[in-house]
Amino acid sequence: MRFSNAFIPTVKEAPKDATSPSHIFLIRGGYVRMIGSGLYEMLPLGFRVLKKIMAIVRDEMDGAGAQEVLMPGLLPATYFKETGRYDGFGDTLLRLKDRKGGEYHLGPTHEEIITDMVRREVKSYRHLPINLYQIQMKYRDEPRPRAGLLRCREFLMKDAYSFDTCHEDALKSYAIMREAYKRIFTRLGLDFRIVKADSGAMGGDTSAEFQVLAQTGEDDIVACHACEYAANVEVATAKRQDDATSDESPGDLAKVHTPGVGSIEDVVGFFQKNDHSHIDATRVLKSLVYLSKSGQGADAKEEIVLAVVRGDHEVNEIKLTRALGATEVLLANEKTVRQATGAGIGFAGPVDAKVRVLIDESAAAVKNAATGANEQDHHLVNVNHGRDFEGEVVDLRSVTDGDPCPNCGEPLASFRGIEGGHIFVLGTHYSAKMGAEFLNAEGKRNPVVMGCYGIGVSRLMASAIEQHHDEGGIIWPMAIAPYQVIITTLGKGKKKDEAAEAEATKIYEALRAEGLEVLLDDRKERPGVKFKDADLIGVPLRVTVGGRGLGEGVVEYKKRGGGDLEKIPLDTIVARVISDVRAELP
RNA sequence: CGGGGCGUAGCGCAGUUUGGUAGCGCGCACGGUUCGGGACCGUGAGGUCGAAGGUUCGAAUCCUUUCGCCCCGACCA
Repeated sequence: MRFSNAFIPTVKEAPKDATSPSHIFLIRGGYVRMIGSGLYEMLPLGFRVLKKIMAIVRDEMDGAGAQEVLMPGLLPATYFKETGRYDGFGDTLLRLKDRKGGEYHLGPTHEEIITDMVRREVKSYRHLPINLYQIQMKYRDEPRPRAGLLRCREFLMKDAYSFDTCHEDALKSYAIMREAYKRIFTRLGLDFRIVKADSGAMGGDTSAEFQVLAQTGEDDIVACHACEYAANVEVATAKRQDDATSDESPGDLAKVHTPGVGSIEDVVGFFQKNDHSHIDATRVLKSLVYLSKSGQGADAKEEIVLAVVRGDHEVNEIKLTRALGATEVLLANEKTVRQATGAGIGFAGPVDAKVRVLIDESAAAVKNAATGANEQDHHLVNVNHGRDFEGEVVDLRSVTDGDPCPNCGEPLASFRGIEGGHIFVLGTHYSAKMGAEFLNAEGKRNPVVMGCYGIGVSRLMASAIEQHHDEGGIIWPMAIAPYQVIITTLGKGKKKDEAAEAEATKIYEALRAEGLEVLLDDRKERPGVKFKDADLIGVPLRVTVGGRGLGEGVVEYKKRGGGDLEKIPLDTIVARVISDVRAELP
């Protein structure tokens, strides 16, 4: 492509509402434009990148035995009504009516539609397994679109669905997808982790997220450097810490007057100064009063509960919610705390608590702990779980940087991640509800066992930039760069240098003849403008053809991601570029 | 949905407090001088000041309503 004929509207200043690197550079580099909250146009450069990501995804999906289909994006409401998701999706579902008043919605995902397709056509175990996928726009009325392509209301997604005769085979399909995803993310040039995640309300018991590591990610994850363990903090666990006090024998329970001492910090400070210098945060039981809500509408219920973790730990509200089987939990206000404990905030404790008590495993292991006395300005010391109070022992704490890996005990490191893919074993959740059944070898009807596998294609485009950029712009991995090479011609200012132009065109044609994707910057612009644009757009390789080099019979060659400026003789530059491009394309 | 902020030329902004009929930088067009990391000078085009209603002799500015966008949080099969 000749830049002079291209539609690549680069800009010096991004709109003020662009904040994350990918958003800023996608706009500045002329890749995308926003036309509404969470709605983006793909300009030529942006669409080239998107097509490259799609090509890799298709290649690996096809290679893994999946077949591509295309379902409508506009869906009759009946299918989602079958599974309850027409209402269950809530405001996220974009609903609309046709001219006859018929109910429709835009597809946020396609489990129901694909399940319907399969139930109509697949009748026998002989037809299974199958794996069908599509790449299409998905629509979700996000409460808050953000960060450009990272969270949109319309976004490009690859969604695949596997159908097997039994759970065991479904796990095989899942494993095949897991491997395919690893290859996809690797080929895309992304630094990623496969992490354990919350399966959500979809009833899957096996799932994993493919998290692209990036500062701007919305998800907190932890990963072990020594073993394979990695998990979203929503579900991450740490090895139980119970060694410190395990060989102590229980002391006598005693009440201590602790005026105005509420926070863990204050409690530890107070005891350190008042004859209990052995008490640090790990020995304090932090007790938080929560309001647990469950059920909906007329069935809605509220319960006050006490969540107990070690003083140096934090309560993970997702774990607490799950342990309670609640829909949500809210930290109680002062009034509720008084009602539940008889004291102000800061003096709650599990001993003689009048509400349901849940205690974290590590907290339960602490011997001779200090904790609130459920009495204003008092704490208890030498508190022991089992002797002084009861409570359901569960995993309640949030795992943080440095906590021991649950597998090997090595310290976990924390990262921010962008969820680029998510794979689930769904089981028979949809097939049972929708009657997607097959006859097995004995002639008996069984629901098909499903799995689903998503990749946020447009999100990955932004994720790649989050991971690969510098102050000047994007640094594309070769595999998804809109062009592999940019040839920058330097004329005499805005006047063209005929000789440079001719040499550049020769190189351009030679590279194109080899199938390379080349952008020839033949614009009548000053050198600075061309260099800045080349960096911004992020083309991996740059060949500079100018009078200065041509005098010595060389062109200049630079890799966007780093490396020195090299002078390459005119007669070898083509071979060099071809070899470098191919070296980076697995 | 709670909290905060913003809508003035394609982009970034000033002007709003104290009403007097809209300006700067970039970009764009033309001319000239420059010419290897976003040049300089000159000339010019481009805006119903988000929208509607009201107050006023007069509204970007004051009042009311409304729409849109961003950020933090909640939420996110």
